[in-house]
Amino acid sequence: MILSNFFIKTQKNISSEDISYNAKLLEKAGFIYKNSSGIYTFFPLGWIVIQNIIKIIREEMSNIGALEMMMPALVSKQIWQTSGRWDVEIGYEVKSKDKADADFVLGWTHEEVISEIFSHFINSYKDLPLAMYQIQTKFRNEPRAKSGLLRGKEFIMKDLYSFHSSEDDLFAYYNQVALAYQKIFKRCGLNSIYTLASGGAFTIANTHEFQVICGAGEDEILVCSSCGYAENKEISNLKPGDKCLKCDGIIKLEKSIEVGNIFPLGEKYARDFNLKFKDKNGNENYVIMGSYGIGVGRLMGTIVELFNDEHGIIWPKEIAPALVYLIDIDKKIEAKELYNYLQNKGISVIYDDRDLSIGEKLQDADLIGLPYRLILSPKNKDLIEVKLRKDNKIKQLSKEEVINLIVKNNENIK
RNA sequence: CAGGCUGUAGUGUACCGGUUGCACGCUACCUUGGGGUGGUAGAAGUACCGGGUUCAAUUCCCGGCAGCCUGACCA
Repeated sequence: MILSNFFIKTQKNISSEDISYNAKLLEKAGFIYKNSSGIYTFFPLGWIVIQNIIKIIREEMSNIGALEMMMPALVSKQIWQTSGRWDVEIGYEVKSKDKADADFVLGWTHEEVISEIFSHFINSYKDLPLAMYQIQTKFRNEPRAKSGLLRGKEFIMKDLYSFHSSEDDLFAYYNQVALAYQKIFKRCGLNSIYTLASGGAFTIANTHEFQVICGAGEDEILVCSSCGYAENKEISNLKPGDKCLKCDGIIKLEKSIEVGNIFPLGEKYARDFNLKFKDKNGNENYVIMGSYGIGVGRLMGTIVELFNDEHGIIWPKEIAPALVYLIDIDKKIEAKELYNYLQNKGISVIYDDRDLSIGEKLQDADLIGLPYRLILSPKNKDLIEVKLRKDNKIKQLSKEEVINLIVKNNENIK
């Protein structure tokens, strides 16, 4: 994108109140705007990041045969009463002006909705297994929204639900989802730790969380420093210094951010919504379900929380709003040509043609944090300065070398 | 939900019981061009809301609301 035709407003001074890196940096760099506590707007730059994350999620969901759909955010009272979750305090009630009582709760999860839907469409073992997901805004009355995008009252979530004819089939899929989730987080630059967690009231076994070690996190996990086996502190009998249950490693206590979780639900919602199928022998059985979530906004916040330095954000390649930040010091040099060339090669470029001093552009380039920064200078007409944001290394390269470096290294990222 | 801190131009802050100063941003013009270039001129605030104390409250007190931090909670 060409910045003079794009909306971008970086801030020079920001509130000292919110102390998390992701809140500070994303607001300063103009990716997000805080409307209220725990409620954010994504500006075009930030929305591109969200879309990049969603693209990865869609690809990996597709790889495990999950289909995308979209359910309503307004969920009727009746459906919550059926599952016994109408009174759960996490929900925001919605009532029309002409009524005294609420008719709806804003969806904070969709087990009920999807179970009701598929109770009409799943009849036979031939309809199973089935996996459907959506990417949607969820609303939760968090008593304490905090840490920027890490815990919001309104947030974008990918929620996947799967339907099976047996527990064996559920757990086979459950493990596939776990692998897909780890791929997603890896592509986002994160090392996620598959963590045993509480079963909760509605599950048939322990659940699992995907935790990313980070001091800003709210969770604590006991993790093996050798093999990576981990348990959430809430349910663990392990203590720091203990020997790992799976290998000879030593257990450590770490703060972490929960970026995803998976739940083997069993028959709970199938029973509530009379979701049954006939097996090969004509017998009726309840459908066995699983549910699987990823906090898309929280994932973005976690990436920023982990990848930053004193100058700004350092985006992983696949997530960055563009690969290249292009600055021309002397407007006489035709940077537009290089911009067009790279764009045509499928390399996304932010060309900073704003009427600002060079210093300001350099600061903004670091703040916004794209993987490559290119500078065209009148001092050195044949060479292009390339700065790698990852390690702040600077090289002087010819145009051909730049193209080699960027185009050849990033053919799979478009 | 409990405890703590905070609330002053768009943003960040300062001072003050006698109605607010600065910086950034913004507008116009000039200047400058390798790390927020320098200058000139300008616009912008009923000091969150309500009540109390006082001759006088933005300042002190109480209540609300909002924000942040800690904890509890957290499919």
